[in-house]
Amino acid sequence: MPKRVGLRDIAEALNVSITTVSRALNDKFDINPETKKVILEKAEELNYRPNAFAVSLRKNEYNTIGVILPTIDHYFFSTVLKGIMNKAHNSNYLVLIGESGHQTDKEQQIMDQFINHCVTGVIISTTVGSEVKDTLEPLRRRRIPFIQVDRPAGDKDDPYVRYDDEKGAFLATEHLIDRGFKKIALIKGPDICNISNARLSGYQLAMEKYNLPFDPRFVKSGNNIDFAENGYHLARQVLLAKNRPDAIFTITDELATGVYRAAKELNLRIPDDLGIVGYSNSKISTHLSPPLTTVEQPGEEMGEQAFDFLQQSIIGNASDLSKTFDARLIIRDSSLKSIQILNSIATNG
Amino acid sequence: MPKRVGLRDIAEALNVSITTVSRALNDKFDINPETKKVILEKAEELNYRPNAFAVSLRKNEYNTIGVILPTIDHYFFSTVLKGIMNKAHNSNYLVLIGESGHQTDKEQQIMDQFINHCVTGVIISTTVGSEVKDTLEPLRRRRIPFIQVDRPAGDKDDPYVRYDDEKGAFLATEHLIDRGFKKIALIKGPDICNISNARLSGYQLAMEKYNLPFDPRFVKSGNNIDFAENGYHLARQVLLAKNRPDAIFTITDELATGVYRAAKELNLRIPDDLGIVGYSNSKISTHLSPPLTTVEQPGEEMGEQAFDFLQQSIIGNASDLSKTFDARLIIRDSSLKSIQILNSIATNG
DNA sequence: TTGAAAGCGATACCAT
DNA sequence: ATGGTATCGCTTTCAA
Repeated sequence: MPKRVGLRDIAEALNVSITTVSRALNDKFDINPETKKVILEKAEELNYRPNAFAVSLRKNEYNTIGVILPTIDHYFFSTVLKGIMNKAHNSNYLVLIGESGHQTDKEQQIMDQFINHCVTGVIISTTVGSEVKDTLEPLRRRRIPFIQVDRPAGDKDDPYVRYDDEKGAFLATEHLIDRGFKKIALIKGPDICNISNARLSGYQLAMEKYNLPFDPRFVKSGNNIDFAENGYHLARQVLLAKNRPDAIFTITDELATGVYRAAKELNLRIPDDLGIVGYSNSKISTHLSPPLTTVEQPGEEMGEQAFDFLQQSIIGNASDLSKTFDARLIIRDSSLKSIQILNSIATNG
Repeated sequence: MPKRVGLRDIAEALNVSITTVSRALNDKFDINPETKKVILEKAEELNYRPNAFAVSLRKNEYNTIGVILPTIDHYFFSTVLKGIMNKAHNSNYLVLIGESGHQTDKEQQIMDQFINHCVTGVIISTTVGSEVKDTLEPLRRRRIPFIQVDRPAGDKDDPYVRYDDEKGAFLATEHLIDRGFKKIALIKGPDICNISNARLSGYQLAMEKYNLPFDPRFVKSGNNIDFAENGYHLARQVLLAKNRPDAIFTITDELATGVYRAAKELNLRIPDDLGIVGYSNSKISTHLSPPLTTVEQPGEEMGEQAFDFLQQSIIGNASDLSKTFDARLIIRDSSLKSIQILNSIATNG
């Protein structure tokens, strides 16, 4: 491996001091334009690049941020990362990325590495059920700014960027009710999952508001909310029971995908026999047949916002650095019972 | 911002030398177990973390790799990144990530930053039509190891990890022919796209092998191969023409998705009226109705392999560090014309 | 078993 | 306008 070209190499080649070279390259004022020109040329010729490690060490400025996500091959999260990078690169920050794989110990291990690497700040979407205290504590102790994304799990006043999950679920459920569905089932995740619970809560609120009974048998919980397979099995459970629902709201588009399969097998037409609403507006949702009504999750925007907040926090702005993105429903055909049916319901019921 | 705890802080607190502290923390042999114990306790108490910048600078060991991808919110690439991270973290490398957004200048700018940050190696999927020479040249000049992923565009002997695109397309086309389709159209990308061309080539090879005529009117090119919209329009073009194809092979699953929509609009049943095969085995492919036959692209494996090669290259192993993953077709319903129809073809034709 | 001092590659202060 | 020197936090000889 050839040694990296350093300031000294340039200095020796031109018989000037290292200091002078540094001055030239850093555009200082107290340098002879002539000397400067020669130095710049030499630097170019030798293809000099400043060693960022040395610079950072000396200036005590480590312009790197760390990003920790539960999983990266997931549309929403990759989208968040994209948003973060958009902004970070513009502000001349480098981005270190780590994947916790939903494991708390790995999350903490990555955090350790990031801290060793003197990250200026961290953006993290904590793992479900993680001992957040242990994960975030090292950051707090060192006053390293951090922003949580999507799964605020720390103290109430830790900054976060999230989405109004509850409202999204409320809108989804309300929409189904609005379109004439009355027996609405919910397919959700495990009870320890914040997000799942928030969406459950939104569902309940809507049911209450419109005086529809909350039937626990209509609420099914799966372990992994990212597997269509789970949605399929849970949908079968609820659809094969005596009193079957006329609509299903799933807390992810993946789960909804499984519901489509179950519906098809059971010869239920969507949306006439079974209305479906998903959550996330992932790419799949547009491609299902019929297209899936779903709740929008603006990952890229959230990532950008997270970085903006982080930067605020870095420069010491202590104002409120949390934001909850408003919910928005994207209505497609999976929930639009045809007019005829709606009318017949109206006249008969 | 509170100052970071350093070796000196520990040394001063215990009245020992910095050297001794360093020895204790680095598990050296020449240290009194007693002293060591006390030092470790103190380090723990003060929550000491080594400054990786100082360590790296001193040891001239910068265990960081850089990854540059055209776009991150794309299932295949996020999957590649996942594979890279799996391996990298196990080997105690940090991963810097950059997104070129298909822009050559941005690609080069990220590369510059990575070089400044003394990355030990780079894994890059170059941008379509990028001036690869300019992008990779700075790496070459500094003998920084790199591995190209998916779009080998440099010199013939630059290491890469790719997929046998041509064979994948060949298998896809052959499969369609095998299932009784005869007039097979191709929906591809722009002519400057290597990947698109490789797939075109595989398509042509299969057509030739089975003595089917190559009809240029059956080959449609779109600008963006990641938009279903494009697939939709191109499919309409080819399906509304006088002599319409009985099958369409698209070089991405996204394009295929658009074909589904067009087929539905034109009341063509899949696969009986129109066979479809996609490419990538993205999540969408399982969820389409009927499920899409597609060519597998093992992103995660490729990412892992890329990292392994990079590490080989880093430790100076000069053996062949390129690999082409073999093609594998995943057969689903979109290409399986029903037996009855096949038989009628057999008896009549 | 411990400590003093040099040095990694850069910057910044103080001289000249 | 230029150069010498200390320094960032750590590792690594070399002496003691």
